[in-house]
Amino acid sequence: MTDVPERMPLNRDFFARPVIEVAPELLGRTLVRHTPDGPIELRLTEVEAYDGENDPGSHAYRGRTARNATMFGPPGHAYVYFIYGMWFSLNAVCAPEGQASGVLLRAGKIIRGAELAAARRPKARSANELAKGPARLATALDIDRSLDGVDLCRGGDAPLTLLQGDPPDPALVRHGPRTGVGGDGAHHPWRYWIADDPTVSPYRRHVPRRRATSAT
DNA sequence: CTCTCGATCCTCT
DNA sequence: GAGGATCGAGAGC
Repeated sequence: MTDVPERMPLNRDFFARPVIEVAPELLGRTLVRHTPDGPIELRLTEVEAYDGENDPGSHAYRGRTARNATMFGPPGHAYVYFIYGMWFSLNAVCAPEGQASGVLLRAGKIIRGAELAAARRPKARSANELAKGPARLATALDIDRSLDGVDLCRGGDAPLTLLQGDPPDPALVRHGPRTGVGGDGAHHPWRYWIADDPTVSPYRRHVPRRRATSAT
């Protein structure tokens, strides 16, 4: 039977709400990735909210561009971007169409297809590190820009789907400042994670890059 | 066209 | 805890 509630995809209405409401409720959900070699599944343990054009930390802060166009589209779709010249990160688009907000899926526990994930992450020292961090998660699940815009609500054999999964006890949900976000966006406590979970990535403060001419 | 710097990871200390 | 890797988006001229 595939009608078990936890195996049902999340509805589009779930995503069509303010991102700050959606983000903590994504914890414990199951992300399913269908690769040519087989399925990989992950239980989300850490996410971050990015509140569109009002949020200095968001890619949408300076308006719509070719790169971030998916964020302005309908909710419940994947926004995948390339960063630091090496890695990809996966977001779930939220809020009604036209509002460019999203939730960065930062980390999770691989619950199926661990061999496939480990093959893609040969440098991971333990199972907990397979998807401990946004770029690690994307690497482990074979996610790249070809998946930008895919529907996360379709289910079935779709390349990427978010199922209802197994949300944690609300008392175990923690929140704090976002990782690697500086400037005016730094103080928002929009990073959410499951308390004491070994697959949650370590917090790192934003480090401004040194300027060529500044000396002290 | 040129320049800056980023929603990070890995290695070594 | 610090620094290098690596390339594309976006802004400025």
